[in-house]
Amino acid sequence: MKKAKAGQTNNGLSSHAYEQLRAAILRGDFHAGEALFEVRLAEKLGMSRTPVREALQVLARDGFLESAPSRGYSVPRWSIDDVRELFELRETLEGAATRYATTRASVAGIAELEQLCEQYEQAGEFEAWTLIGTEFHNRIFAMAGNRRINTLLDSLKAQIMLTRRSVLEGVEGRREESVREHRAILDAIRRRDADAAEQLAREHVRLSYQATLRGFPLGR
Amino acid sequence: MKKAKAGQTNNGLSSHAYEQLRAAILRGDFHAGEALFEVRLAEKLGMSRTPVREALQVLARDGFLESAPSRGYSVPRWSIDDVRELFELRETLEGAATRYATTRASVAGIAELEQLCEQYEQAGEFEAWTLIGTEFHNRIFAMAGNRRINTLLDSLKAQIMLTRRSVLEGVEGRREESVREHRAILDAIRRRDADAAEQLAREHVRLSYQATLRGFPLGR
DNA sequence: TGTATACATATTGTCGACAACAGCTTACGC
DNA sequence: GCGTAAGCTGTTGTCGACAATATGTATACA
Repeated sequence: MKKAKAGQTNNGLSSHAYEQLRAAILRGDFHAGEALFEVRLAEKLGMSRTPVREALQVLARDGFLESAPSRGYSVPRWSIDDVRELFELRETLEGAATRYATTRASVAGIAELEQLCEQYEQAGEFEAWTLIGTEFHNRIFAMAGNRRINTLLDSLKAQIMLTRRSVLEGVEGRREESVREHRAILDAIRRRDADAAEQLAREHVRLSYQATLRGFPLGR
Repeated sequence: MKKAKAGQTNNGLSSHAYEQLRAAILRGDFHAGEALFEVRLAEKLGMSRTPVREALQVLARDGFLESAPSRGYSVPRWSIDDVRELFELRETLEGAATRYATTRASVAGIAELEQLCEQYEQAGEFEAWTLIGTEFHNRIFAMAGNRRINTLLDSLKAQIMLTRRSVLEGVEGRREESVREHRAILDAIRRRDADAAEQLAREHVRLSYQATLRGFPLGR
Protein backbone atom coordinates (compact mmCIF):
# COMPACT_ATOMS: atom_id res chain seq x y z
CA MET A 1 0.00 0.00 0.00
CA LYS A 2 1.41 3.30 -0.99
CA LYS A 3 -0.95 6.22 -1.27
CA ALA A 4 -3.39 7.33 1.37
CA LYS A 5 -6.71 5.52 1.29
CA ALA A 6 -9.69 7.26 -0.25
CA GLY A 7 -11.51 9.70 1.94
CA GLN A 8 -8.96 9.42 4.68
CA THR A 9 -7.92 12.51 6.52
CA ASN A 10 -4.86 12.89 8.63
CA ASN A 11 -5.71 11.87 12.08
CA GLY A 12 -7.75 11.81 15.26
CA LEU A 13 -10.19 14.65 15.44
CA SER A 14 -9.98 15.50 11.75
CA SER A 15 -10.93 12.04 10.63
CA HIS A 16 -13.60 11.84 13.29
CA ALA A 17 -15.12 15.04 11.95
CA TYR A 18 -14.84 13.68 8.43
CA GLU A 19 -16.64 10.46 9.29
CA GLN A 20 -19.38 12.20 11.24
CA LEU A 21 -20.05 14.81 8.58
CA ARG A 22 -19.90 12.32 5.75
CA ALA A 23 -22.38 10.09 7.54
CA ALA A 24 -24.64 13.05 8.24
CA ILE A 25 -24.60 14.08 4.59
CA LEU A 26 -25.32 10.54 3.41
CA ARG A 27 -28.07 10.25 6.00
CA GLY A 28 -29.62 13.39 4.56
CA ASP A 29 -29.34 15.48 7.73
CA PHE A 30 -28.71 18.58 5.64
CA HIS A 31 -31.00 19.68 2.86
CA ALA A 32 -29.67 20.44 -0.61
CA GLY A 33 -28.18 23.91 -0.86
CA GLU A 34 -27.79 24.29 2.89
CA ALA A 35 -24.71 26.19 4.04
CA LEU A 36 -22.41 24.59 6.60
CA PHE A 37 -20.63 26.86 9.06
CA GLU A 38 -17.39 25.93 10.69
CA VAL A 39 -18.16 27.27 14.16
CA ARG A 40 -21.51 25.53 14.51
CA LEU A 41 -20.15 22.21 13.32
CA ALA A 42 -17.16 22.63 15.59
CA GLU A 43 -19.23 23.12 18.71
CA LYS A 44 -21.68 20.41 17.71
CA LEU A 45 -18.72 18.02 17.39
CA GLY A 46 -17.01 19.34 20.49
CA MET A 47 -13.76 20.46 18.90
CA SER A 48 -12.15 23.59 17.52
CA ARG A 49 -12.53 24.88 13.98
CA THR A 50 -9.22 23.54 12.74
CA PRO A 51 -10.07 19.85 12.40
CA VAL A 52 -13.52 20.75 11.08
CA ARG A 53 -11.94 22.88 8.37
CA GLU A 54 -9.73 20.01 7.30
CA ALA A 55 -12.68 17.65 7.17
CA LEU A 56 -14.70 20.09 5.09
CA GLN A 57 -11.88 20.53 2.61
CA VAL A 58 -11.60 16.80 2.11
CA LEU A 59 -15.36 16.40 1.79
CA ALA A 60 -15.46 19.10 -0.87
CA ARG A 61 -12.64 17.47 -2.73
CA ASP A 62 -14.47 14.14 -2.61
CA GLY A 63 -17.56 15.73 -4.11
CA PHE A 64 -19.76 15.64 -1.03
CA LEU A 65 -19.73 19.39 -0.62
CA GLU A 66 -19.33 22.47 -2.76
CA SER A 67 -16.91 25.18 -1.79
CA ALA A 68 -16.80 28.84 -2.75
CA PRO A 69 -13.55 30.63 -1.90
CA SER A 70 -14.00 32.79 1.18
CA ARG A 71 -17.68 31.99 1.26
CA GLY A 72 -17.73 28.61 2.86
CA TYR A 73 -19.22 25.24 2.09
CA SER A 74 -22.66 24.08 1.10
CA VAL A 75 -24.49 20.86 0.34
CA PRO A 76 -24.67 20.36 -3.45
CA ARG A 77 -27.91 20.32 -5.36
CA TRP A 78 -27.59 17.35 -7.65
CA SER A 79 -28.73 18.01 -11.17
CA ILE A 80 -29.71 15.40 -13.70
CA ASP A 81 -26.45 16.14 -15.50
CA ASP A 82 -24.45 15.44 -12.38
CA VAL A 83 -26.05 12.03 -12.16
CA ARG A 84 -25.32 11.38 -15.82
CA GLU A 85 -21.68 12.37 -15.39
CA LEU A 86 -21.28 10.15 -12.37
CA PHE A 87 -22.75 7.14 -14.10
CA GLU A 88 -20.76 7.70 -17.28
CA LEU A 89 -17.61 7.76 -15.21
CA ARG A 90 -18.64 4.74 -13.23
CA GLU A 91 -19.48 2.80 -16.35
CA THR A 92 -16.10 3.64 -17.83
CA LEU A 93 -14.13 2.76 -14.72
CA GLU A 94 -15.99 -0.41 -13.81
CA GLY A 95 -15.69 -1.57 -17.40
CA ALA A 96 -11.96 -0.95 -17.37
CA ALA A 97 -11.47 -2.60 -13.98
CA THR A 98 -13.38 -5.67 -15.08
CA ARG A 99 -11.31 -5.79 -18.25
CA TYR A 100 -8.02 -5.68 -16.38
CA ALA A 101 -9.27 -8.21 -13.85
CA THR A 102 -10.08 -10.59 -16.67
CA THR A 103 -6.47 -10.43 -17.77
CA ARG A 104 -4.94 -10.62 -14.31
CA ALA A 105 -7.22 -12.81 -12.18
CA SER A 106 -5.64 -15.91 -10.70
CA VAL A 107 -7.43 -19.26 -10.94
CA ALA A 108 -7.89 -19.15 -7.17
CA GLY A 109 -9.46 -15.72 -7.52
CA ILE A 110 -11.86 -16.99 -10.13
CA ALA A 111 -12.85 -19.83 -7.81
CA GLU A 112 -13.74 -17.29 -5.13
CA LEU A 113 -15.87 -15.42 -7.62
CA GLU A 114 -17.61 -18.67 -8.47
CA GLN A 115 -18.53 -19.09 -4.80
CA LEU A 116 -19.87 -15.57 -4.53
CA CYS A 117 -21.85 -15.97 -7.70
CA GLU A 118 -23.54 -19.09 -6.35
CA GLN A 119 -24.34 -17.34 -3.07
CA TYR A 120 -25.80 -14.52 -5.12
CA GLU A 121 -28.08 -16.90 -6.96
CA GLN A 122 -29.30 -18.56 -3.77
CA ALA A 123 -29.44 -15.55 -1.47
CA GLY A 124 -32.47 -15.00 0.72
CA GLU A 125 -33.70 -11.58 1.70
CA PHE A 126 -33.06 -8.43 -0.30
CA GLU A 127 -30.52 -6.90 2.09
CA ALA A 128 -28.12 -9.85 2.05
CA TRP A 129 -28.53 -10.34 -1.67
CA THR A 130 -27.48 -6.75 -2.38
CA LEU A 131 -24.45 -7.11 -0.14
CA ILE A 132 -23.23 -10.21 -1.93
CA GLY A 133 -23.69 -8.55 -5.29
CA THR A 134 -21.57 -5.61 -4.21
CA GLU A 135 -18.94 -7.93 -2.81
CA PHE A 136 -18.81 -9.84 -6.11
CA HIS A 137 -17.95 -6.69 -8.01
CA ASN A 138 -15.54 -5.40 -5.40
CA ARG A 139 -13.65 -8.66 -5.54
CA ILE A 140 -13.35 -8.31 -9.28
CA PHE A 141 -12.15 -4.72 -9.03
CA ALA A 142 -9.56 -5.72 -6.46
CA MET A 143 -8.13 -8.17 -9.01
CA ALA A 144 -7.69 -5.40 -11.56
CA GLY A 145 -4.29 -4.52 -10.17
CA ASN A 146 -4.94 -0.78 -10.26
CA ARG A 147 -5.43 0.88 -6.90
CA ARG A 148 -6.08 4.28 -8.39
CA ILE A 149 -9.12 3.04 -10.27
CA ASN A 150 -10.43 1.48 -7.08
CA THR A 151 -9.92 4.66 -5.11
CA LEU A 152 -11.88 6.60 -7.67
CA LEU A 153 -14.63 4.00 -7.73
CA ASP A 154 -15.04 4.13 -3.95
CA SER A 155 -15.52 7.85 -4.05
CA LEU A 156 -17.85 7.62 -7.04
CA LYS A 157 -20.11 5.02 -5.53
CA ALA A 158 -20.52 7.07 -2.37
CA GLN A 159 -21.52 10.10 -4.42
CA ILE A 160 -23.96 8.06 -6.44
CA MET A 161 -25.51 6.71 -3.28
CA LEU A 162 -26.03 10.32 -2.32
CA THR A 163 -27.99 11.09 -5.46
CA ARG A 164 -30.46 8.32 -5.25
CA ARG A 165 -31.19 7.36 -1.69
CA SER A 166 -34.53 5.59 -1.79
CA VAL A 167 -34.26 4.49 -5.39
CA LEU A 168 -32.76 1.12 -4.51
CA GLU A 169 -36.10 -0.58 -4.19
CA GLY A 170 -36.67 -0.09 -7.89
CA VAL A 171 -33.97 -2.67 -8.48
CA GLU A 172 -35.87 -5.38 -6.67
CA GLY A 173 -38.03 -6.02 -9.71
CA ARG A 174 -35.15 -7.14 -11.86
CA ARG A 175 -33.51 -9.54 -9.47
CA GLU A 176 -33.43 -12.57 -11.75
CA GLU A 177 -32.05 -10.42 -14.51
CA SER A 178 -29.27 -9.18 -12.27
CA VAL A 179 -28.36 -12.69 -11.25
CA ARG A 180 -28.00 -13.67 -14.90
CA GLU A 181 -25.77 -10.65 -15.50
CA HIS A 182 -23.40 -11.60 -12.72
CA ARG A 183 -23.19 -15.13 -14.04
CA ALA A 184 -22.41 -13.79 -17.51
CA ILE A 185 -19.59 -11.58 -16.22
CA LEU A 186 -18.05 -14.50 -14.38
CA ASP A 187 -18.22 -16.67 -17.48
CA ALA A 188 -16.47 -14.01 -19.53
CA ILE A 189 -13.73 -13.73 -16.93
CA ARG A 190 -13.29 -17.47 -16.82
CA ARG A 191 -12.77 -17.77 -20.54
CA ARG A 192 -10.50 -14.70 -20.39
CA ASP A 193 -12.65 -12.73 -22.78
CA ALA A 194 -11.73 -9.18 -21.77
CA ASP A 195 -13.91 -7.49 -24.38
CA ALA A 196 -17.02 -9.35 -23.29
CA ALA A 197 -16.29 -8.85 -19.59
CA GLU A 198 -15.90 -5.11 -20.04
CA GLN A 199 -19.07 -4.79 -22.09
CA LEU A 200 -21.12 -6.82 -19.62
CA ALA A 201 -19.84 -4.78 -16.69
CA ARG A 202 -20.73 -1.57 -18.53
CA GLU A 203 -24.20 -2.81 -19.36
CA HIS A 204 -24.64 -3.66 -15.70
CA VAL A 205 -23.94 -0.05 -14.75
CA ARG A 206 -26.15 1.31 -17.51
CA LEU A 207 -29.12 -0.63 -16.24
CA SER A 208 -28.48 0.67 -12.75
CA TYR A 209 -28.37 4.17 -14.20
CA GLN A 210 -31.75 3.74 -15.82
CA ALA A 211 -33.24 2.43 -12.62
CA THR A 212 -31.89 5.49 -10.85
CA LEU A 213 -33.27 7.85 -13.46
CA ARG A 214 -36.73 6.40 -13.13
CA GLY A 215 -36.71 7.34 -9.45
CA PHE A 216 -34.96 10.67 -9.81
CA PRO A 217 -36.81 13.62 -8.24
CA LEU A 218 -36.65 15.68 -11.42
CA GLY A 219 -33.46 17.66 -10.69
CA ARG A 220 -33.77 21.14 -12.02
CA MET B 1 -19.40 25.67 -13.65
CA LYS B 2 -20.35 24.01 -10.45
CA LYS B 3 -17.69 22.12 -8.55
CA ALA B 4 -14.33 23.54 -7.54
CA LYS B 5 -11.72 23.35 -10.24
CA ALA B 6 -9.05 20.69 -10.01
CA GLY B 7 -6.11 21.47 -7.80
CA GLN B 8 -7.68 24.63 -6.50
CA THR B 9 -7.34 25.45 -2.87
CA ASN B 10 -9.41 27.91 -0.94
CA ASN B 11 -7.74 31.23 -1.21
CA GLY B 12 -4.88 33.67 -1.03
CA LEU B 13 -1.94 32.29 0.85
CA SER B 14 -3.10 28.70 0.68
CA SER B 15 -3.36 28.69 -3.06
CA HIS B 16 -0.10 30.58 -3.36
CA ALA B 17 1.60 27.91 -1.29
CA TYR B 18 -0.08 25.25 -3.40
CA GLU B 19 1.14 26.76 -6.66
CA GLN B 20 4.66 27.29 -5.40
CA LEU B 21 5.03 23.82 -3.97
CA ARG B 22 3.44 22.17 -6.96
CA ALA B 23 5.78 24.01 -9.29
CA ALA B 24 8.76 23.10 -7.12
CA ILE B 25 7.79 19.44 -7.18
CA LEU B 26 7.27 19.45 -10.95
CA ARG B 27 10.56 21.28 -11.35
CA GLY B 28 12.24 18.52 -9.41
CA ASP B 29 13.46 20.71 -6.54
CA PHE B 30 12.91 17.88 -4.09
CA HIS B 31 14.40 14.45 -4.57
CA ALA B 32 12.24 11.34 -4.41
CA GLY B 33 11.59 10.22 -0.86
CA GLU B 34 12.48 13.58 0.63
CA ALA B 35 10.44 14.65 3.65
CA LEU B 36 8.75 18.06 3.62
CA PHE B 37 8.42 19.89 6.93
CA GLU B 38 5.71 22.42 7.55
CA VAL B 39 7.83 24.94 9.47
CA ARG B 40 10.64 25.11 6.91
CA LEU B 41 8.25 25.49 4.01
CA ALA B 42 6.31 28.09 5.98
CA GLU B 43 9.32 30.28 6.62
CA LYS B 44 10.64 29.77 3.11
CA LEU B 45 7.28 30.97 1.77
CA GLY B 46 6.99 33.72 4.36
CA MET B 47 3.74 32.60 5.96
CA SER B 48 2.52 30.61 8.93
CA ARG B 49 2.06 26.85 9.02
CA THR B 50 -1.69 26.94 8.51
CA PRO B 51 -1.85 27.73 4.79
CA VAL B 52 1.13 25.45 4.17
CA ARG B 53 -0.70 22.60 5.86
CA GLU B 54 -3.72 23.12 3.65
CA ALA B 55 -1.59 23.17 0.53
CA LEU B 56 0.18 19.98 1.57
CA GLN B 57 -3.10 18.22 2.16
CA VAL B 58 -4.37 19.12 -1.27
CA LEU B 59 -1.10 18.15 -2.91
CA ALA B 60 -1.24 14.75 -1.22
CA ARG B 61 -4.80 14.29 -2.32
CA ASP B 62 -3.82 15.15 -5.89
CA GLY B 63 -1.10 12.53 -5.84
CA PHE B 64 1.89 14.86 -5.76
CA LEU B 65 2.84 13.92 -2.21
CA GLU B 66 2.49 10.98 0.11
CA SER B 67 1.15 11.46 3.60
CA ALA B 68 1.59 9.34 6.70
CA PRO B 69 -0.71 10.21 9.61
CA SER B 70 1.17 12.14 12.26
CA ARG B 71 4.41 11.66 10.39
CA GLY B 72 4.17 14.28 7.73
CA TYR B 73 4.52 14.43 4.00
CA SER B 74 7.14 13.19 1.58
CA VAL B 75 7.84 13.21 -2.13
CA PRO B 76 6.71 9.91 -3.67
CA ARG B 77 9.10 7.47 -5.26
CA TRP B 78 7.39 6.52 -8.47
CA SER B 79 7.48 2.82 -9.19
CA ILE B 80 7.02 1.22 -12.57
CA ASP B 81 3.61 0.05 -11.35
CA ASP B 82 2.57 3.59 -10.51
CA VAL B 83 3.37 4.62 -14.06
CA ARG B 84 1.42 1.67 -15.42
CA GLU B 85 -1.60 2.53 -13.27
CA LEU B 86 -1.52 6.15 -14.33
CA PHE B 87 -1.38 5.31 -18.00
CA GLU B 88 -4.07 2.66 -17.73
CA LEU B 89 -6.32 5.21 -16.14
CA ARG B 90 -5.43 7.85 -18.66
CA GLU B 91 -6.07 5.50 -21.55
CA THR B 92 -9.44 4.60 -20.14
CA LEU B 93 -10.51 8.17 -19.49
CA GLU B 94 -9.22 9.71 -22.70
CA GLY B 95 -10.85 6.91 -24.64
CA ALA B 96 -14.15 7.55 -22.91
CA ALA B 97 -13.93 11.32 -23.33
CA THR B 98 -13.19 10.96 -27.03
CA ARG B 99 -16.11 8.57 -27.37
CA TYR B 100 -18.55 10.96 -25.73
CA ALA B 101 -17.17 13.88 -27.73
CA THR B 102 -17.83 11.96 -30.92
CA THR B 103 -21.46 11.70 -29.96
CA ARG B 104 -21.85 15.26 -28.71
CA ALA B 105 -19.58 17.44 -30.83
CA SER B 106 -21.28 20.22 -32.77
CA VAL B 107 -20.43 20.75 -36.44
CA ALA B 108 -18.83 24.04 -35.46
CA GLY B 109 -16.71 22.20 -32.93
CA ILE B 110 -15.57 19.72 -35.54
CA ALA B 111 -14.58 22.61 -37.78
CA GLU B 112 -12.36 23.99 -35.02
CA LEU B 113 -10.75 20.58 -34.65
CA GLU B 114 -10.11 20.57 -38.38
CA GLN B 115 -8.23 23.87 -38.04
CA LEU B 116 -6.12 22.59 -35.17
CA CYS B 117 -5.36 19.40 -37.01
CA GLU B 118 -4.07 21.35 -40.00
CA GLN B 119 -1.94 23.55 -37.76
CA TYR B 120 -0.59 20.40 -36.20
CA GLU B 121 0.42 19.04 -39.57
CA GLN B 122 2.16 22.26 -40.59
CA ALA B 123 3.67 23.24 -37.24
CA GLY B 124 7.28 24.37 -37.09
CA GLU B 125 9.45 23.85 -34.06
CA PHE B 126 8.94 21.06 -31.54
CA GLU B 127 7.65 23.25 -28.73
CA ALA B 128 4.79 24.79 -30.71
CA TRP B 129 3.94 21.47 -32.29
CA THR B 130 3.53 19.81 -28.89
CA LEU B 131 1.32 22.64 -27.67
CA ILE B 132 -1.03 22.35 -30.61
CA GLY B 133 -1.27 18.62 -30.15
CA THR B 134 -2.26 19.05 -26.53
CA GLU B 135 -4.77 21.71 -27.46
CA PHE B 136 -6.32 19.40 -30.05
CA HIS B 137 -7.01 16.75 -27.44
CA ASN B 138 -8.15 19.22 -24.79
CA ARG B 139 -10.65 20.62 -27.24
CA ILE B 140 -12.01 17.16 -27.84
CA PHE B 141 -12.25 16.40 -24.13
CA ALA B 142 -14.07 19.67 -23.54
CA MET B 143 -16.71 18.51 -26.01
CA ALA B 144 -17.30 15.33 -24.06
CA GLY B 145 -19.81 17.05 -21.79
CA ASN B 146 -18.40 15.50 -18.64
CA ARG B 147 -16.54 17.88 -16.36
CA ARG B 148 -15.64 15.18 -13.88
CA ILE B 149 -13.69 13.24 -16.45
CA ASN B 150 -11.83 16.39 -17.41
CA THR B 151 -10.99 17.20 -13.82
CA LEU B 152 -9.54 13.75 -13.36
CA LEU B 153 -7.59 13.99 -16.59
CA ASP B 154 -6.02 17.29 -15.57
CA SER B 155 -4.77 15.80 -12.36
CA LEU B 156 -3.60 12.64 -14.11
CA LYS B 157 -1.63 14.44 -16.76
CA ALA B 158 0.19 16.49 -14.16
CA GLN B 159 1.16 13.36 -12.28
CA ILE B 160 2.34 11.70 -15.45
CA MET B 161 4.45 14.71 -16.30
CA LEU B 162 6.04 14.21 -12.91
CA THR B 163 7.04 10.66 -13.68
CA ARG B 164 8.73 11.27 -16.91
CA ARG B 165 10.32 14.71 -17.02
CA SER B 166 12.95 14.51 -19.73
CA VAL B 167 11.35 11.70 -21.65
CA LEU B 168 9.49 13.99 -23.99
CA GLU B 169 12.32 14.19 -26.44
CA GLY B 170 11.90 10.52 -27.17
CA VAL B 171 8.63 11.41 -28.85
CA GLU B 172 10.31 13.60 -31.42
CA GLY B 173 11.19 10.59 -33.53
CA ARG B 174 7.62 9.66 -34.18
CA ARG B 175 6.31 13.01 -35.22
CA GLU B 176 4.87 12.01 -38.59
CA GLU B 177 3.23 9.03 -36.96
CA SER B 178 1.63 11.26 -34.35
CA VAL B 179 0.32 13.60 -37.02
CA ARG B 180 -1.36 10.70 -38.77
CA GLU B 181 -2.95 9.58 -35.51
CA HIS B 182 -4.50 12.96 -34.89
CA ARG B 183 -5.89 13.04 -38.40
CA ALA B 184 -7.37 9.58 -37.88
CA ILE B 185 -9.08 10.61 -34.65
CA LEU B 186 -10.60 13.65 -36.32
CA ASP B 187 -11.88 11.52 -39.20
CA ALA B 188 -13.54 9.14 -36.81
CA ILE B 189 -15.22 12.00 -34.98
CA ARG B 190 -16.42 13.51 -38.23
CA ARG B 191 -18.14 10.34 -39.36
CA ARG B 192 -19.50 9.91 -35.78
CA ASP B 193 -17.81 6.57 -35.33
CA ALA B 194 -17.55 6.45 -31.54
CA ASP B 195 -15.97 3.01 -31.39
CA ALA B 196 -13.18 3.96 -33.74
CA ALA B 197 -12.59 7.32 -32.05
CA GLU B 198 -12.26 5.69 -28.66
CA GLN B 199 -9.91 3.02 -29.90
CA LEU B 200 -7.69 5.52 -31.69
CA ALA B 201 -7.51 7.75 -28.64
CA ARG B 202 -6.55 4.78 -26.51
CA GLU B 203 -3.90 3.69 -28.94
CA HIS B 204 -2.53 7.21 -28.84
CA VAL B 205 -2.07 6.98 -25.08
CA ARG B 206 -0.59 3.50 -25.29
CA LEU B 207 2.13 4.69 -27.63
CA SER B 208 2.90 7.56 -25.30
CA TYR B 209 3.12 5.03 -22.47
CA GLN B 210 5.64 2.97 -24.36
CA ALA B 211 7.73 6.04 -25.13
CA THR B 212 7.70 6.86 -21.43
CA LEU B 213 8.69 3.36 -20.46
CA ARG B 214 11.69 3.42 -22.76
CA GLY B 215 12.99 6.41 -20.88
CA PHE B 216 12.00 5.31 -17.39
CA PRO B 217 14.84 5.24 -14.86
CA LEU B 218 14.16 1.64 -13.83
CA GLY B 219 11.87 2.33 -10.85
CA ARG B 220 12.62 -0.03 -8.01
C1' DT C 1 27.24 -6.98 25.43
C1' DG C 2 22.40 -6.72 24.78
C1' DT C 3 17.96 -5.02 26.12
C1' DA C 4 14.67 -2.20 28.10
C1' DT C 5 13.51 2.21 30.07
C1' DA C 6 13.67 7.06 30.64
C1' DC C 7 14.70 11.23 28.59
C1' DA C 8 15.51 14.80 24.78
C1' DT C 9 14.29 16.61 20.49
C1' DA C 10 11.89 17.40 16.39
C1' DT C 11 7.51 17.44 14.19
C1' DT C 12 2.66 17.27 13.69
C1' DG C 13 -2.08 18.13 15.88
C1' DT C 14 -5.18 21.36 18.15
C1' DC C 15 -6.59 25.54 20.06
C1' DG C 16 -8.24 30.42 20.89
C1' DA C 17 -7.54 35.03 19.31
C1' DC C 18 -7.37 38.34 15.89
C1' DA C 19 -7.39 40.04 10.89
C1' DA C 20 -9.56 40.25 6.50
C1' DC C 21 -13.45 39.90 3.88
C1' DA C 22 -18.36 39.50 1.90
C1' DG C 23 -23.11 40.76 2.31
C1' DC C 24 -26.47 43.50 4.33
C1' DT C 25 -28.37 47.69 6.34
C1' DT C 26 -28.42 52.32 7.00
C1' DA C 27 -27.44 57.06 6.19
C1' DC C 28 -26.41 60.46 3.08
C1' DG C 29 -26.14 63.35 -1.13
C1' DC C 30 -28.25 64.44 -5.26
C1' DG D 1 -36.84 58.39 -5.24
C1' DC D 2 -32.36 56.45 -6.31
C1' DG D 3 -27.72 55.37 -6.33
C1' DT D 4 -23.69 55.32 -3.48
C1' DA D 5 -20.83 55.17 0.40
C1' DA D 6 -20.13 54.06 5.31
C1' DG D 7 -20.72 51.07 8.94
C1' DC D 8 -22.30 46.61 11.05
C1' DT D 9 -22.40 41.68 11.44
C1' DG D 10 -21.39 37.13 10.59
C1' DT D 11 -18.10 34.11 8.52
C1' DT D 12 -13.73 32.58 6.73
C1' DG D 13 -8.49 33.28 6.65
C1' DT D 14 -4.20 33.49 9.26
C1' DC D 15 -1.37 33.45 13.15
C1' DG D 16 1.50 32.14 17.29
C1' DA D 17 1.35 29.26 21.26
C1' DC D 18 0.80 24.98 23.41
C1' DA D 19 -0.31 19.78 23.54
C1' DA D 20 0.35 15.25 21.78
C1' DT D 21 3.09 12.09 19.37
C1' DA D 22 7.03 9.86 17.13
C1' DT D 23 11.90 9.11 16.80
C1' DG D 24 16.53 8.98 18.30
C1' DT D 25 19.82 8.79 22.30
C1' DA D 26 21.70 8.00 26.54
C1' DT D 27 21.49 5.34 30.66
C1' DA D 28 20.52 1.62 33.93
C1' DC D 29 20.51 -3.13 34.52
C1' DA D 30 21.15 -8.03 33.71
